[in-house]
Amino acid sequence: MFTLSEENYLKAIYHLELGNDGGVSTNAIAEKLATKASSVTDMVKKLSEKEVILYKKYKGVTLTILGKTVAANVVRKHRLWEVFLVEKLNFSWHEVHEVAEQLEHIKSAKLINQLDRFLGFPKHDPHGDPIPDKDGNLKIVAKSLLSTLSKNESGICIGVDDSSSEFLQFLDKKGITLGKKITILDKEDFDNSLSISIGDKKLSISNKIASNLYIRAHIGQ
Amino acid sequence: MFTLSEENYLKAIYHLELGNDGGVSTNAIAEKLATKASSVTDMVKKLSEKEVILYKKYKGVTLTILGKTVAANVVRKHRLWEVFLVEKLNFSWHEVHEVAEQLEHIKSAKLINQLDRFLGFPKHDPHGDPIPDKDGNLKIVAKSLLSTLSKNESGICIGVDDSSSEFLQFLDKKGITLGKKITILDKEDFDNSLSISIGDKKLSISNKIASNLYIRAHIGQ
DNA sequence: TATTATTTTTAGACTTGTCTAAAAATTTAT
DNA sequence: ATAAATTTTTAGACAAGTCTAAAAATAATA
Repeated sequence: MFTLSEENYLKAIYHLELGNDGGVSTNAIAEKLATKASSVTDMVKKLSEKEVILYKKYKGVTLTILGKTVAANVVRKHRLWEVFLVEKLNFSWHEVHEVAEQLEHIKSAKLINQLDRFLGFPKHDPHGDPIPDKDGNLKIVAKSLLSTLSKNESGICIGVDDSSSEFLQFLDKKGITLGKKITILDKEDFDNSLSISIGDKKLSISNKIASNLYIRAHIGQ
Repeated sequence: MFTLSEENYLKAIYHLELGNDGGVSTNAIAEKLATKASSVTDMVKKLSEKEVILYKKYKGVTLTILGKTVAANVVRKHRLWEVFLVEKLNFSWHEVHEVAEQLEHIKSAKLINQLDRFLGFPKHDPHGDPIPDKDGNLKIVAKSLLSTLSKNESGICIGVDDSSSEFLQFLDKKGITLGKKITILDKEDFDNSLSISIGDKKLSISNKIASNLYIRAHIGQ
């Protein structure tokens, strides 16, 4: 069994590993968890003894199969709870993270299996991120940043890169939500801002926004 | 804000105060929390400084208004989560306690308010215990132990005294659930066992069982 | 009331997870 | 390749919460 703190370390390493391939550095973990490098070194030794990570002094860490499973399970719980909060308790997608950070540590296999069933076995959380299955596998969907599409291309909005509360509230205000079809009407060479159509509306959005929205390619009109 | 451990102490004191009126002893708290008296003394000092309990050395403790509110809120969360587990996730009433012990410490006012609404503002948990309102008040319903009823009296089963997993599973097996009408058909002087009718069934139950079932008096047939 | 038994508190120690400050290793740059 | 900068680790300390063993206070009993 793992403590709350251990679970948070495993989750952090899990997310960092998905970004960089190769080992995860002490400093990267420290930054992600808003703690000090020395604390990370301490914890990393414990996790290494528990055989959930591989650790060589000064060489960074990688998750073992076991570690990956444990971490994916925490992520699974986090994302299922997020779905619950949005779908059943009327939370907005920018409000769920903090609460899910707590709920993800509740220990009960039955709880999470029944919650999964209750929610209709969702495949994605409210931000479009995939929910790992019971074995920790997750289906990676091919996705592109909106900013990489060309004029007249279109796709379905399937997720966000930056999921900060501010960005999500901005999207709410503009009416940009998951599942909506977006078409690039025009692209401004000067600042890479975009004219897009979403639903029956037309919007102008900056490159910064477009670089934080994931799109699943959409063939045909 | 209170730590998980502080919340557990407050909850224990709250429950003990409802039983005995007057101060709660160090040993009683220690037994309830399966810890040592010396640990209780330490914690009781902290809680006293935080002004949630009144404490005089060797004289036991009582909750302040603030302490009572905090404790009642933990109980409120515990019982709402129990309702959720039984009503929405198909838990049996004997499976909920352990999970609710964890869920009761999740911190989010919105979460618990929305959960309350989602569940239809329930007034009782699956064991028949009342759910405190937002201000920590709880409605005490007049209730009697089944064992105190006389022949031909009847009432509605509204709760259990002993809520151990074994007892609850026993009740499940016998078909005794909350809300059912129970009538005393006969009372055996020798061992105080009872013949009862519940639903369309007739059962014989021991005095020990009857002393753990709460009944709301029921006038008329 | 004096003595025994029980309850409660104190004193000191341990674990977990964290920190600061300094030392060691590694990487980068000249 | 040597010096400088950065990263990582070690050493020692601290807070929270717990424990054991012993001392102090209270309660029970003869």
